Amino acid sequence: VMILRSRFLDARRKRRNFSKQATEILNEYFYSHLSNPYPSEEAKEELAKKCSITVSQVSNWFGNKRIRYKKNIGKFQEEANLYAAKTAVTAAHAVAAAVQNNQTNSP
Amino acid sequence: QDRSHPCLPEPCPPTSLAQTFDWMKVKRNPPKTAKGSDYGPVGPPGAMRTSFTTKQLTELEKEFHFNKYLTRARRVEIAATLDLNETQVKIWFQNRRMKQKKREKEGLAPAAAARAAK
DNA sequence: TTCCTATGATTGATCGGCAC
DNA sequence: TGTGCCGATCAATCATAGGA
Repeated sequence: VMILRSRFLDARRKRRNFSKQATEILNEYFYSHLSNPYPSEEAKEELAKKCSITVSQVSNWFGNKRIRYKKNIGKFQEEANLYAAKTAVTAAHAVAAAVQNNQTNSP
Repeated sequence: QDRSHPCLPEPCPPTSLAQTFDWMKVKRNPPKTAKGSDYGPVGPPGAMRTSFTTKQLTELEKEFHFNKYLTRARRVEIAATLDLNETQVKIWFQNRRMKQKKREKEGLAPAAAARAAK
């Protein structure tokens, strides 16, 4: 009925989806911090810079992601495993690099 | 307090590597928006998110433009005039102030970002 | 074009912490 | 001990983007 409110005042809602790379970065952070996906203000600023979006948009993304994830965990299972594997590989490379570095610079 | 059903299966997909952390279990209490007087038709339990009318929002915005903060007296007056709870009016102003702050912040960042990008 | 799902933004209200 | 505010978040909803 009178729910026609926003029809008028919200002409600004012209949204654009984030770039695929930005979403990639956000998802990597989300799934690598799945035990506590609440980035600090500093982390949000860093993510915003990397994704070329605003801090508010980062906050919106995490807010939506958390709610939608817990609303239907099963639906995100595939995505979760995908990123879990990805970060695992990244971590492995990091370890390998660290070992390499340690062997090279061991006094 | 009927949100936690005693017999919820809550099955976890077999091949699931992801655990269920505490943040995923967070549930907030439903809004207790019981109007000053009462209602007969429907709306027995707690209540739901109030949908302010255009008129109410217009008046609230008008008042906000005049005063960012409300005195107890003014709050009572506005609540009565717009047929809202004092709490709803209080919360509306609180949210409105946060919104304003956010806009001021976002309104300056772009300029700095554009400058930094060059 | 039509229909349905994915997704970014908005917002009334809650939560924890702080000040008075 | 009680009340208002802040900052962050929740949760429901809006409106559009994207795909079949």
